[in-house]
Amino acid sequence: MGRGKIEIKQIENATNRQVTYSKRRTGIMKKAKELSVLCDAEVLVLMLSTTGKCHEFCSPSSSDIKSVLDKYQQASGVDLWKTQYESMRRTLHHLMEENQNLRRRIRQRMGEELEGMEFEEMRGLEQNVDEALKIVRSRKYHVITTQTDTYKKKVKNSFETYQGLVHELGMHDEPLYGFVDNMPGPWESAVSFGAEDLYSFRAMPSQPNLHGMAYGFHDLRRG
Amino acid sequence: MGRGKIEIKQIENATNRQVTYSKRRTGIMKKAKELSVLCDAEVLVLMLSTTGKCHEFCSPSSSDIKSVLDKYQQASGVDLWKTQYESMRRTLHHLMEENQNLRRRIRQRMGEELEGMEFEEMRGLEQNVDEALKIVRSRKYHVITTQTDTYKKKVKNSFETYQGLVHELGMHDEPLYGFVDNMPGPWESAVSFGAEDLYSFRAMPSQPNLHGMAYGFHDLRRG
DNA sequence: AACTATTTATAAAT
DNA sequence: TATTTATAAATAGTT
Repeated sequence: MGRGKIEIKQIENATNRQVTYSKRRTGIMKKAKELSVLCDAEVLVLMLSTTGKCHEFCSPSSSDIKSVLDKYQQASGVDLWKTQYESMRRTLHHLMEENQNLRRRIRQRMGEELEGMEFEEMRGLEQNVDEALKIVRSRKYHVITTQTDTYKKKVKNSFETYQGLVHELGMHDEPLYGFVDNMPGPWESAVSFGAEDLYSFRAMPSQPNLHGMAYGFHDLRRG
Repeated sequence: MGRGKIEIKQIENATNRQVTYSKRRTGIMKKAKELSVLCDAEVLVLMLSTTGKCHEFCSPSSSDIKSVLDKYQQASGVDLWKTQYESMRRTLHHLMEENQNLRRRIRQRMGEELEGMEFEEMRGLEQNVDEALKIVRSRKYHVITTQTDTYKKKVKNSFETYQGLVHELGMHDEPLYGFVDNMPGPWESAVSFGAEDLYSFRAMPSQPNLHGMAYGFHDLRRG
């Protein structure tokens, strides 16, 4: 249909190709519209030119492209996104369940939600928490001693520096301060006292300690 | 183009409509194919008849419908599934992260992974685990006492039944068994002994106790 | 499904 | 890029 018959193969001349694309695109649009009206069919046409532009026709009877695609999937059995969606949904469900279980376990380790527990479970839990407490406690003491040692060393260094200065300045007779020997700091006895109050000697962080809060109850609600 | 011009409106006669649908459908297919070849364009045509049948054309240069739709989304900015997919992906990621944190908290409550912990966190953890242990322990004793009481009542009932039988059968002289009075069962002293060995008097379940295992280490790996 | 008169689409020219 | 026009192609109604 035209001044001459053309072979159906890619049009070499780019301008020509572009013109033909434009004309035939319009033609298909018209045909698609006519088909949808005449025969009450749902029609979707997508056209992507090599220049990256895209054009579409979607029958007005269809609410949108997605609904056409949904119906198409339904009718043809072709899977456009259902499988991936379903698999994700399953993973999500699994993760949420796991999350619930983990939260429940934490709550139980915190002494909550023990009502329905079997005696043997209870026993396992008690033993486990007991062991954990021992480990945590020993680890805490380890941290304390390390901290205390560091503190001691710092003090010792300071004292030596001080002594050096006293010596250098020839202040042999009347030292300004006794410094270490006169200051039985709390670090000497921290460990033997259980070190519960050692914290008061550390610099208090300016923000409330949120890490410590993590062992509270605030974020263990379901969900 | 035909013996007569037709108005573009739904064809009333069903047979006619069906015939026209078939003819024009073929026509559009051909046009779509020609367009894709002549102009090197990606073309997708979906047609759904009222009878539920569907027909499609997809340019051979496109690997499949999905890829055309992907490109279409890309080029047009229309969102067919990206939003929903993305939102799911985010939820998934969030849940996985949360899961990691929960697992870490459990590990920490079990005395693992304490290396990087601040002293104050450590202190919070110790106190919390300590409190939890007290609660669990008291709850365990509560379960034990309840169980013991139930046991006692059962024994008492049995004994009364036995006495009733002895009386009924006239066996006043030589009771077969002393039953309760001669059996100082472990349940009498279970609580005061700390009840650590009460379990040995319960029927052992035939399967290894997996509930108790839940407080072990086996499923806390990352993932 | 095949035919064919006619309409419609469009290739090439402008 | 849009319009024109000669011609090819599509198809409505018929068989």
